[in-house]
Amino acid sequence: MEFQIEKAYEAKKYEDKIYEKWEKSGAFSPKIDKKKKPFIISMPPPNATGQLHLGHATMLAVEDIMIRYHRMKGDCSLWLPGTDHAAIATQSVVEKQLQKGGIKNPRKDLGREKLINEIKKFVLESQSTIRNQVRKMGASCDWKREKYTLDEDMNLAVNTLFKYMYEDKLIYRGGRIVNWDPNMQTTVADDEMEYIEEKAKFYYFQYGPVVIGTARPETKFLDKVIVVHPKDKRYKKLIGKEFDIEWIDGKIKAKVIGDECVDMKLGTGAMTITPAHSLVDFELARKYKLGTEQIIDFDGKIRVEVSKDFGGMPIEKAREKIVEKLDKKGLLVKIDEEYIHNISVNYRGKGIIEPQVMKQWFIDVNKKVIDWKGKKCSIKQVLQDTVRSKMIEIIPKRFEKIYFHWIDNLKDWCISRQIWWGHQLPIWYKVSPEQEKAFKAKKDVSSFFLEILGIDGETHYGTEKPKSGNWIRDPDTLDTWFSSALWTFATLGWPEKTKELEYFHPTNVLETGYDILFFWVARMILASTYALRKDGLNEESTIPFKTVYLHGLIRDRHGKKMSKSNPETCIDPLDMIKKYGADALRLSLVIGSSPGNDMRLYEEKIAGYRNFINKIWNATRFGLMNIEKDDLKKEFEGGMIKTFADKWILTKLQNLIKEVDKDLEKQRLSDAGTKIYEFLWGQCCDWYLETSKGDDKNPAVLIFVLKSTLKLLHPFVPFVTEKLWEYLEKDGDLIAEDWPIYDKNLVFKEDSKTMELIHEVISKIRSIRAELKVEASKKIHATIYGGKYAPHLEEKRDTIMRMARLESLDISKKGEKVPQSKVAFVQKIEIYLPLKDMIDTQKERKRLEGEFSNIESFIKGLESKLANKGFIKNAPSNVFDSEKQKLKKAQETLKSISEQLKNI
RNA sequence: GGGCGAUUAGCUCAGUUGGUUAGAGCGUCUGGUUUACACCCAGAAGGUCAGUGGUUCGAAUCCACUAUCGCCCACCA
Repeated sequence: MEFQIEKAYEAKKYEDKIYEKWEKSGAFSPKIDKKKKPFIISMPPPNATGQLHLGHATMLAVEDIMIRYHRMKGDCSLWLPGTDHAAIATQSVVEKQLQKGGIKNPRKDLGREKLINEIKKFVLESQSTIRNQVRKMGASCDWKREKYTLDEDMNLAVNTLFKYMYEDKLIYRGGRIVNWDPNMQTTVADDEMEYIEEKAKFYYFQYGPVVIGTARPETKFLDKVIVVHPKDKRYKKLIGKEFDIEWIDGKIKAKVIGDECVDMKLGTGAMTITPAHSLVDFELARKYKLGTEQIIDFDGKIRVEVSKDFGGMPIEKAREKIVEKLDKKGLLVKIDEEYIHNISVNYRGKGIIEPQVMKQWFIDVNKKVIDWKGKKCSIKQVLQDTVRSKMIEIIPKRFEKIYFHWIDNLKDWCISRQIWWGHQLPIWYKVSPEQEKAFKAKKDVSSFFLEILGIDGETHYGTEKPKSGNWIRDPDTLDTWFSSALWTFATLGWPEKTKELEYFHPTNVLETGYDILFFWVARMILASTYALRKDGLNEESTIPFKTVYLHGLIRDRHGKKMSKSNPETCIDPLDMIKKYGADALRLSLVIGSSPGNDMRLYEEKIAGYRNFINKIWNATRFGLMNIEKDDLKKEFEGGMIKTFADKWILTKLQNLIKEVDKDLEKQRLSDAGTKIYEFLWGQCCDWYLETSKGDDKNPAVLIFVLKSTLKLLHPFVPFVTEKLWEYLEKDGDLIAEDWPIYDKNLVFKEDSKTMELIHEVISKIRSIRAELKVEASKKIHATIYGGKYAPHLEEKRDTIMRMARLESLDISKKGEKVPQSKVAFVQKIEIYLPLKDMIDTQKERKRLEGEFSNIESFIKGLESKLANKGFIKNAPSNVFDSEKQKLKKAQETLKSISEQLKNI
């Protein structure tokens, strides 16, 4: 049959067109059908800051496989895409760009509105880049429902959740120690911090009766409290006493308290506390009701009010000068130059963190306000319960432990950020006219300015300004994760009670990298359970997803994180798609990786899977070349099965369907992929297609096998399979086809055992034949050239071999074209002739029977051992009856195989 | 300091509840290559499953300890 198919599959020639076809067909957009099971994944929204990386590519590949599988299974499958505004990340990128363009201080110079417009422009551009890249991966997501975390309806959802929590007093404004980044002029969440190890000087000072050690003398101006361990013999008697102490700016009074938090072995065992600039000290100060005075201002300088000598001085410089001064006073005891400590930096921007006490907005994680299974529970308790009671399953399981551990240590979540890009807090403060004026006059205002103004009065919730009085809106925005926490249900229309929300929520799988388990996954559980429970849904309906599937990080060949700064090892998914095709990249990201474990990726691996894609192409191409056009129209029926080979491949196929189904249900994508790969290449191509060459090919089975395999492959490699489907099926897209169903009528157990045996024997024959051929070629060589070794003739050997073989089959050697059927005949002979000669059924049977008797005696041995140990008493055992039966059956099968082999 | 994980062929990794002779891809070597495919085919070599001990008829798999590597969390006066 004439088919115009190219010899090799060229991905870039077809992929875009195929994607367009899918999108137009409407296959991505499911219609709610209550007769069908819903299957939904909310796509983790990539940051709208630019390029897709391999982490995204993995996410897209894994989720697309799940979605396509369920779609073909007949579920109402929705994959909801979107992008995230990534507050701090985005703003800092744009600010840097502006700075490069000559605007020194973008916030001050542009002001809120203009800066936000700049960011908007940037985001629009990178959003379209991302959309395009997601399409390149072949992601079959529903673009009609695409969302963005800053959309208006998302803003409504965010404000609604805020309102719920505000009214429940779960959200509160409190003076707390926060991580302040003086560079970015914003607070930073605990988990957005990074620690960098650094060598620093560690100073020891005489401080009244004790010696204290510190790496940060510049914070110690107003330290008035010495803390020691109550059981420390050295200092015990000092506790409770007060001392006059000579210190940086003259004399101060300090008292000594005892607390068990002090580590006696560390430093001198005595410390002073600086409540305003250290978390531990702050907690201590609260415990003992001590004042917290700010020493360092929000710009990272010593406050003018604190010291006339050092006020206004940057930290580094002040430290030097203070040490100098204390040294002059004779208070410096010693300096440890080799002190190694961690400094904390903002993980975006790498600015050094200065702990500060500020008024910020928090979510209380311990307040018991949620109605949960008949009790009032706190956020913490609900978070724990959803996973502990198996409402939510985390894959791999070990992350459940990590999750619990994280919750145990969870503190109130600071949700306000001093940046402008994001959802502005729906909070208003009542102020005096003067305060309002000062506030309006300042262009780059953010909450630390409120701090300076001392605004601390009545607050009002709402997006509109209250009608009477002077009010100013909190300039801060919400933590990005506060809005992305609503992703699963706000994207379905919440707070409106939409059909979508009712039908699709809870979502089925949340698939993401394990690195954002806490950032995002936990917070989604928090937001979803709280908000929907508040709406009166029952507990089961409030969880955001039933399964959390965590993929690993992609690393380079050496196991290092890929980063753009190292282009040698950094692989750009788009380059790979261009070079090898999206299908190949998808496979290389999915096969050989297991959930939760990192994976190394390098180009050769992708190239390997490209070879496989080509194999799929050529297998189908071969199939098409061996059939007539009419064959494609014929429906496959049981009566069309003819040969052993047919039965064997059909049996293999059914087993594969069963296995793949099982694997995909249990989210074992890699296993499923490997099995299909192995089937197509190892069994379908290398064995089945080989034997079906020739005159007695059976198109019905051939087409059936090919079609089924393409279906199984489609979730993994959608492009190439869809393209091939166009040749096999004139109407209808593969994406919308039904998944193959396991059919036990197509399993031929006994026959397939025979085939297994033949298969095995032929493998052996092939290798022996290979050896024989070498021998034969040498003999022919010797015959023709009179036994003389002629290396220069070596290359002619192939020709000689061919001639010799054709001659032996009495085919003319005149150089005329050998007909296809004759070639096939040669192959048949080669495979089946030796089979008859070489299978020694007697011998094979003896070997197996030897094995059987081994098993028999093994079972007997087991029985007597069990009897000896008293497990079987007196009565004859029937413990191994089923094993014995299996053995009997196996022996019978062996006999029938021997019979069948005689008749080949 | 607390927790989690990893260690399997030269390299990258699978190995699902313990069960025949521990698998795959790449690489290496040998040979073939005829009308689907050199992005190919048939083979081969290569493993003390990190180490030690234990449980078991049987351990890569379960338990304990040790070693090395990695990650997370907390702290760092």
